[in-house]
Amino acid sequence: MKRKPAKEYTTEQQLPRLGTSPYLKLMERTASSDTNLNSAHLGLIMLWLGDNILDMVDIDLAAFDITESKLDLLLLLSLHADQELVTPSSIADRLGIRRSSVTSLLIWLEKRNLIVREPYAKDGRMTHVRISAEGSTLVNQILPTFWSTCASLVDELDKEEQAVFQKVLVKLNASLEKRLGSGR
Amino acid sequence: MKRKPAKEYTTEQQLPRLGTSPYLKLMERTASSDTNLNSAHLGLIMLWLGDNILDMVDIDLAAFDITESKLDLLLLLSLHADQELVTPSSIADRLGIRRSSVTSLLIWLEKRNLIVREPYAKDGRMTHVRISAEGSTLVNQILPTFWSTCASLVDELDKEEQAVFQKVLVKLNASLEKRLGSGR
DNA sequence: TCCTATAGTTAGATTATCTAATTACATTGA
DNA sequence: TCAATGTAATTAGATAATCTAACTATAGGA
Repeated sequence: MKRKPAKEYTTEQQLPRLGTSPYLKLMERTASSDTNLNSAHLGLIMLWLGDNILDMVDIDLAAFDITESKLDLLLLLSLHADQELVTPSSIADRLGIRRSSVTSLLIWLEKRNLIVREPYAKDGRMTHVRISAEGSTLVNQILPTFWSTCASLVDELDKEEQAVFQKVLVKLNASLEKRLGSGR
Repeated sequence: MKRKPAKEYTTEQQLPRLGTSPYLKLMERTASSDTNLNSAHLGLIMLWLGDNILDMVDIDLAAFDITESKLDLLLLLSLHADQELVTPSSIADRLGIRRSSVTSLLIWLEKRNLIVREPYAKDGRMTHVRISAEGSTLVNQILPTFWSTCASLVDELDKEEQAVFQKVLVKLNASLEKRLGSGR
């Protein structure tokens, strides 16, 4: 009997792929009567899709040794490069995270010379944060791939589908940002 | 002068909201020439939307002291409750994570009696994992809220928009699952 | 000048991952 | 039959992204 090729990752036996339908059956059984099942189904797929998109982007960015949160912050700094004052606090506010979390990100980025922290003369408690030349260079290296990954997500939609889709997405995203109080 | 109400969270000064357009301008400047800008725009909004949806669901589940990953695993176990053998390896395979990561999740869930690990008689190396009665109860408590949150994500779309949207989402999700080699 | 608010950081925790090493059991083949 | 190899699960130890609470330094009002 021939030797099976060494399994590098996981086991032989697998769980069968169930697909979407058992989730829908479960939903029918367990949803409250005032929940619209079609909407819930749609929302569930969006949630799954969101997960998968995140994964795709993560994989892509891994090649540049950076994560989405960090790129996000670098982009934020890029787009506010003309501002006189960009503080950890205002970044935290915009990103919807705590100041201490921002500190952690900044430490990481500063260690790699991607950002610069400068004391703010007009108020000794504050620090101005800006993207460095190196940071800008890195962003410019990443972005072409990043945009192309974004585009690839919806490649297979035709023009018409894209048009409708876009309208819907913008609407949904706006309402979610409002509900969450976040947003760019 | 009247005292300002204590700021509980962050600072006074804020970064202006830039909206989408500076991102699009940046995209025009930095995208490779063979990237379709409309598609990239669409993909970018999907990425943002995905983030926001994740956040919504997380907030919702926090009330039950559980995270999406763990609910995911409990649902997986629920839907495979009839299977003779569900191992950490097969779970890892299905969730697309390492076995050791599954072990961590299982330890957490077992500590709270939400799952049970049983030695598998036919092969002493394996362990059968199943959801416990308590686990099922918890899932049944969570799901009504969960479905209603899912539904609320797309509430404001009208019937027609939902129909088109659904078609597109299913298509996109299928193709992403294929590209990632994941899927339910 | 003293009190209190604010900005930033540090300390210490949790969650979700990972890789590498370890333990125990199973299988194969000389 | 038993030694070598493979597989399943866990453990050990790391990293990333977040949190809360405590701390330091500065600012500014009464």
